[in-house]
Amino acid sequence: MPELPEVETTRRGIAPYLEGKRVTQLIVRDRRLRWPIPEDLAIQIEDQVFTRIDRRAKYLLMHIGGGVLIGHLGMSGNMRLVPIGTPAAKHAHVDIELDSGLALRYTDPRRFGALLWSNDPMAHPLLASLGPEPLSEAFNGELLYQRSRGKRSAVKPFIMDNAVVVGVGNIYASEALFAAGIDPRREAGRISKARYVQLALEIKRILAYAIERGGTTLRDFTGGDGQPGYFKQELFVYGRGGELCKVCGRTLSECRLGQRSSVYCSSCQR
DNA sequence: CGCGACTCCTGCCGGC
DNA sequence: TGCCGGCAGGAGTCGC
Repeated sequence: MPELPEVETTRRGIAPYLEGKRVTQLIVRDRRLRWPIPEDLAIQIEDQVFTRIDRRAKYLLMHIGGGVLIGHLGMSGNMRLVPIGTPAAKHAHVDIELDSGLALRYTDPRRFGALLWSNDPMAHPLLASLGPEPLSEAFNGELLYQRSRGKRSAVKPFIMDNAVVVGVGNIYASEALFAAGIDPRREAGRISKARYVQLALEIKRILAYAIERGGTTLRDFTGGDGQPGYFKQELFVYGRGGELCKVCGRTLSECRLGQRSSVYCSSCQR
Protein backbone atom coordinates (compact mmCIF):
# COMPACT_ATOMS: atom_id res chain seq x y z
CA MET A 1 0.00 0.00 0.00
CA PRO A 2 2.30 2.80 0.99
CA GLU A 3 4.86 4.29 -1.28
CA LEU A 4 5.96 7.87 -0.82
CA PRO A 5 2.80 9.43 -2.34
CA GLU A 6 0.63 7.33 -0.01
CA VAL A 7 2.68 8.38 3.00
CA GLU A 8 2.52 12.03 1.98
CA THR A 9 -1.22 11.71 1.40
CA THR A 10 -1.54 10.22 4.88
CA ARG A 11 0.52 13.07 6.34
CA ARG A 12 -1.67 15.68 4.71
CA GLY A 13 -4.78 13.84 5.80
CA ILE A 14 -3.89 13.48 9.48
CA ALA A 15 -1.87 16.66 10.15
CA PRO A 16 -4.86 19.06 10.52
CA TYR A 17 -6.46 16.71 13.04
CA LEU A 18 -3.30 16.28 15.14
CA GLU A 19 -1.60 19.67 15.20
CA GLY A 20 -2.60 21.57 18.32
CA LYS A 21 -4.42 18.56 19.81
CA ARG A 22 -3.54 16.98 23.14
CA VAL A 23 -3.15 13.24 23.60
CA THR A 24 -5.49 12.03 26.32
CA GLN A 25 -4.65 8.33 26.13
CA LEU A 26 -2.48 5.88 24.21
CA ILE A 27 -4.06 2.49 23.61
CA VAL A 28 -1.72 -0.26 22.41
CA ARG A 29 -3.46 -3.52 21.55
CA ASP A 30 -0.43 -5.20 20.02
CA ARG A 31 3.11 -3.98 20.50
CA ARG A 32 4.61 -6.44 18.01
CA LEU A 33 5.38 -4.35 14.94
CA ARG A 34 8.67 -4.53 13.04
CA TRP A 35 10.22 -3.41 16.30
CA PRO A 36 8.18 -3.48 19.50
CA ILE A 37 6.37 -0.26 20.29
CA PRO A 38 8.43 1.27 23.16
CA GLU A 39 7.08 0.53 26.60
CA ASP A 40 7.51 4.15 27.66
CA LEU A 41 5.65 5.67 24.70
CA ALA A 42 2.59 6.54 26.81
CA ILE A 43 4.79 8.46 29.24
CA GLN A 44 6.28 10.43 26.35
CA ILE A 45 3.05 11.46 24.60
CA GLU A 46 0.14 11.36 27.03
CA ASP A 47 -0.98 14.88 28.06
CA GLN A 48 1.35 16.35 25.39
CA VAL A 49 0.33 18.38 22.32
CA PHE A 50 1.19 17.51 18.70
CA THR A 51 2.93 20.51 17.19
CA ARG A 52 3.93 19.51 13.66
CA ILE A 53 3.61 16.48 11.37
CA ASP A 54 6.53 16.11 8.97
CA ARG A 55 7.71 13.41 6.63
CA ARG A 56 11.20 12.17 5.83
CA ALA A 57 11.31 9.42 3.20
CA LYS A 58 8.43 7.10 4.13
CA TYR A 59 8.69 7.99 7.81
CA LEU A 60 6.05 10.19 9.40
CA LEU A 61 7.59 12.47 12.02
CA MET A 62 4.98 13.53 14.53
CA HIS A 63 6.42 16.18 16.82
CA ILE A 64 5.01 16.03 20.31
CA GLY A 65 6.27 16.79 23.80
CA GLY A 66 10.04 16.57 24.05
CA GLY A 67 10.57 14.55 20.87
CA VAL A 68 9.13 12.88 17.82
CA LEU A 69 6.85 9.92 17.31
CA ILE A 70 8.27 8.15 14.24
CA GLY A 71 5.74 6.21 12.20
CA HIS A 72 6.27 3.86 9.26
CA LEU A 73 3.45 2.09 7.41
CA GLY A 74 5.46 -0.86 6.14
CA MET A 75 3.68 -2.77 3.36
CA SER A 76 0.17 -2.84 4.71
CA GLY A 77 -0.21 -0.08 7.28
CA ASN A 78 -2.54 2.89 7.40
CA MET A 79 -3.40 5.69 9.77
CA ARG A 80 -6.95 7.02 10.02
CA LEU A 81 -8.85 9.29 12.33
CA VAL A 82 -11.84 7.67 13.98
CA PRO A 83 -14.22 8.86 16.67
CA ILE A 84 -13.08 7.70 20.09
CA GLY A 85 -14.95 4.53 20.94
CA THR A 86 -15.07 3.20 17.37
CA PRO A 87 -14.82 -0.59 17.71
CA ALA A 88 -11.35 -1.81 16.82
CA ALA A 89 -11.31 -4.06 13.78
CA LYS A 90 -8.74 -6.79 13.41
CA HIS A 91 -5.17 -5.44 13.19
CA ALA A 92 -6.06 -2.04 14.64
CA HIS A 93 -2.99 -2.19 16.85
CA VAL A 94 -2.84 1.35 18.24
CA ASP A 95 -5.19 4.25 19.01
CA ILE A 96 -3.87 7.65 20.03
CA GLU A 97 -6.86 9.37 21.61
CA LEU A 98 -7.06 13.15 21.36
CA ASP A 99 -8.86 15.85 23.27
CA SER A 100 -10.84 16.60 20.07
CA GLY A 101 -12.85 13.41 20.49
CA LEU A 102 -11.01 11.71 17.62
CA ALA A 103 -8.35 9.05 17.78
CA LEU A 104 -5.48 8.38 15.38
CA ARG A 105 -5.81 4.67 14.62
CA TYR A 106 -2.85 2.67 13.32
CA THR A 107 -3.84 -0.50 11.46
CA ASP A 108 -1.30 -2.88 9.93
CA PRO A 109 -2.13 -6.53 9.11
CA ARG A 110 1.40 -7.60 8.26
CA ARG A 111 3.01 -5.62 11.10
CA PHE A 112 5.98 -4.57 8.92
CA GLY A 113 5.46 -0.99 10.03
CA ALA A 114 6.82 0.77 13.11
CA LEU A 115 5.99 3.27 15.82
CA LEU A 116 9.11 4.53 17.55
CA TRP A 117 10.13 7.39 19.78
CA SER A 118 13.13 9.66 19.38
CA ASN A 119 14.40 12.87 20.89
CA ASP A 120 16.51 13.52 17.81
CA PRO A 121 15.02 11.75 14.77
CA MET A 122 17.52 12.97 12.18
CA ALA A 123 20.23 11.24 14.21
CA HIS A 124 18.16 8.07 14.52
CA PRO A 125 19.89 5.11 12.83
CA LEU A 126 16.87 4.55 10.56
CA LEU A 127 16.98 8.13 9.27
CA ALA A 128 20.60 9.14 9.49
CA SER A 129 21.89 7.70 6.22
CA LEU A 130 18.94 8.32 3.91
CA GLY A 131 19.47 9.88 0.49
CA PRO A 132 17.75 13.07 -0.69
CA GLU A 133 14.01 13.54 -1.07
CA PRO A 134 13.03 12.85 -4.69
CA LEU A 135 11.09 16.11 -5.01
CA SER A 136 13.92 18.25 -3.65
CA GLU A 137 16.50 20.08 -5.77
CA ALA A 138 19.18 17.90 -4.21
CA PHE A 139 17.82 15.02 -6.27
CA ASN A 140 18.58 15.23 -9.97
CA GLY A 141 20.12 13.37 -12.87
CA GLU A 142 23.60 14.50 -11.98
CA LEU A 143 23.26 12.84 -8.56
CA LEU A 144 22.01 9.60 -10.10
CA TYR A 145 24.85 9.66 -12.58
CA GLN A 146 27.53 10.28 -9.95
CA ARG A 147 26.17 7.75 -7.47
CA SER A 148 25.83 5.06 -10.12
CA ARG A 149 29.40 5.06 -11.37
CA GLY A 150 30.97 1.69 -10.73
CA LYS A 151 27.68 0.09 -9.72
CA ARG A 152 27.18 -3.35 -11.18
CA SER A 153 23.60 -3.76 -10.03
CA ALA A 154 20.59 -3.20 -12.26
CA VAL A 155 19.19 0.32 -12.51
CA LYS A 156 15.86 -0.57 -10.93
CA PRO A 157 17.22 -1.75 -7.56
CA PHE A 158 19.66 1.17 -7.77
CA ILE A 159 16.91 3.80 -7.83
CA MET A 160 15.04 1.89 -5.10
CA ASP A 161 18.09 2.13 -2.80
CA ASN A 162 17.20 4.55 0.01
CA ALA A 163 20.81 5.62 0.30
CA VAL A 164 20.62 6.97 -3.28
CA VAL A 165 17.17 8.57 -3.21
CA VAL A 166 14.30 7.88 -0.84
CA GLY A 167 10.71 7.05 -1.55
CA VAL A 168 10.99 5.31 -4.92
CA GLY A 169 9.26 1.98 -4.35
CA ASN A 170 8.44 -0.83 -6.72
CA ILE A 171 5.45 0.81 -8.39
CA TYR A 172 6.98 4.18 -9.16
CA ALA A 173 10.42 2.76 -10.00
CA SER A 174 8.71 0.58 -12.62
CA GLU A 175 6.63 3.44 -13.98
CA ALA A 176 9.49 5.97 -14.08
CA LEU A 177 11.77 3.54 -15.94
CA PHE A 178 9.03 2.96 -18.49
CA ALA A 179 8.47 6.68 -18.92
CA ALA A 180 12.21 7.25 -19.36
CA GLY A 181 12.47 4.34 -21.84
CA ILE A 182 15.13 2.56 -19.77
CA ASP A 183 15.26 -1.24 -19.44
CA PRO A 184 15.11 -1.96 -15.68
CA ARG A 185 17.74 -4.70 -16.05
CA ARG A 186 20.36 -2.33 -17.46
CA GLU A 187 23.51 -2.03 -15.37
CA ALA A 188 23.30 1.18 -13.31
CA GLY A 189 26.94 2.11 -13.83
CA ARG A 190 26.65 2.00 -17.61
CA ILE A 191 23.82 4.46 -18.13
CA SER A 192 24.61 7.88 -19.56
CA LYS A 193 24.18 11.16 -17.75
CA ALA A 194 21.58 12.28 -20.29
CA ARG A 195 19.44 9.23 -19.58
CA TYR A 196 19.72 9.76 -15.83
CA VAL A 197 18.65 13.38 -16.28
CA GLN A 198 15.50 12.15 -17.96
CA LEU A 199 14.97 9.41 -15.39
CA ALA A 200 15.21 11.89 -12.51
CA LEU A 201 12.67 14.14 -14.22
CA GLU A 202 10.28 11.23 -14.72
CA ILE A 203 10.62 10.15 -11.07
CA LYS A 204 9.77 13.70 -9.98
CA ARG A 205 6.90 14.02 -12.43
CA ILE A 206 5.30 10.70 -11.54
CA LEU A 207 5.67 11.12 -7.78
CA ALA A 208 4.30 14.66 -7.91
CA TYR A 209 1.37 13.51 -10.02
CA ALA A 210 0.64 10.59 -7.67
CA ILE A 211 0.71 12.91 -4.66
CA GLU A 212 -1.62 15.31 -6.44
CA ARG A 213 -3.95 12.40 -7.09
CA GLY A 214 -3.74 11.19 -3.50
CA GLY A 215 -1.65 8.03 -3.83
CA THR A 216 -2.17 4.77 -5.67
CA THR A 217 -5.20 2.66 -5.01
CA LEU A 218 -4.00 -0.91 -5.39
CA ARG A 219 -6.23 -2.59 -2.87
CA ASP A 220 -7.99 -0.31 -0.48
CA PHE A 221 -5.69 2.64 0.10
CA THR A 222 -7.40 5.87 0.98
CA GLY A 223 -5.91 9.00 2.49
CA GLY A 224 -6.97 10.46 5.78
CA ASP A 225 -10.12 11.84 4.16
CA GLY A 226 -11.16 8.47 2.74
CA GLN A 227 -10.86 9.56 -0.90
CA PRO A 228 -9.28 6.99 -3.20
CA GLY A 229 -6.57 8.23 -5.58
CA TYR A 230 -4.53 7.31 -8.64
CA PHE A 231 -5.97 4.09 -9.94
CA LYS A 232 -4.33 0.97 -11.23
CA GLN A 233 -5.82 1.81 -14.63
CA GLU A 234 -3.35 4.67 -14.93
CA LEU A 235 -0.29 2.47 -14.51
CA PHE A 236 1.65 1.61 -17.68
CA VAL A 237 3.62 -1.42 -16.49
CA TYR A 238 3.35 -2.16 -12.76
CA GLY A 239 1.18 -5.25 -12.23
CA ARG A 240 0.64 -5.66 -16.00
CA GLY A 241 3.04 -8.49 -16.86
CA GLY A 242 1.74 -10.43 -19.88
CA GLU A 243 -0.68 -7.65 -20.83
CA LEU A 244 -0.18 -5.35 -23.80
CA CYS A 245 1.98 -2.24 -23.75
CA LYS A 246 -0.26 0.82 -23.88
CA VAL A 247 2.23 2.56 -26.15
CA CYS A 248 3.42 -0.03 -28.71
CA GLY A 249 0.95 -2.88 -28.21
CA ARG A 250 3.54 -5.58 -27.60
CA THR A 251 3.30 -8.01 -24.68
CA LEU A 252 4.92 -6.69 -21.50
CA SER A 253 7.80 -8.75 -20.09
CA GLU A 254 8.31 -9.65 -16.46
CA CYS A 255 11.42 -10.53 -14.48
CA ARG A 256 12.69 -10.37 -10.91
CA LEU A 257 15.27 -7.80 -9.87
CA GLY A 258 16.37 -7.60 -6.28
CA GLN A 259 13.60 -10.05 -5.35
CA ARG A 260 10.96 -7.66 -6.68
CA SER A 261 8.80 -8.36 -9.67
CA SER A 262 9.61 -6.03 -12.52
CA VAL A 263 7.46 -5.45 -15.57
CA TYR A 264 8.78 -3.67 -18.63
CA CYS A 265 8.30 -3.31 -22.36
CA SER A 266 11.26 -4.81 -24.19
CA SER A 267 10.45 -2.60 -27.17
CA CYS A 268 9.88 0.77 -25.47
CA GLN A 269 12.59 0.25 -22.84
CA ARG A 270 16.19 -0.31 -23.89
C1' DC B 1 32.75 -3.41 0.97
C1' DG B 2 29.20 -4.20 -2.53
C1' DC B 3 25.70 -6.93 -3.62
C1' DG B 4 22.14 -10.38 -3.55
C1' DA B 5 19.35 -13.28 -0.55
C1' DC B 6 16.66 -13.79 3.40
C1' DT B 7 13.51 -12.31 6.75
C1' DC B 8 9.56 -10.46 9.29
C1' DC B 9 3.73 -11.24 8.80
C1' DT B 10 -1.06 -11.75 7.11
C1' DG B 11 -4.18 -11.80 3.22
C1' DC B 12 -5.47 -12.92 -1.18
C1' DC B 13 -5.54 -15.12 -5.56
C1' DG B 14 -5.04 -18.72 -8.88
C1' DG B 15 -4.60 -23.50 -9.80
C1' DC B 16 -5.75 -28.09 -8.99
C1' DT C 1 -15.78 -25.87 -2.53
C1' DG C 2 -11.36 -26.27 -0.28
C1' DC C 3 -6.63 -26.62 0.26
C1' DC C 4 -1.93 -25.09 -0.94
C1' DG C 5 1.70 -22.52 -2.91
C1' DG C 6 3.18 -18.24 -4.29
C1' DC C 7 3.17 -13.52 -4.20
C1' DA C 8 2.27 -8.65 -2.32
C1' DG C 9 3.19 -1.65 -1.97
C1' DG C 10 9.29 -2.17 2.60
C1' DA C 11 13.65 -2.41 4.15
C1' DG C 12 16.98 -4.01 7.84
C1' DT C 13 20.28 -7.54 8.30
C1' DC C 14 23.22 -11.18 7.14
C1' DG C 15 26.56 -13.74 4.53
C1' DC C 16 29.39 -14.42 0.54
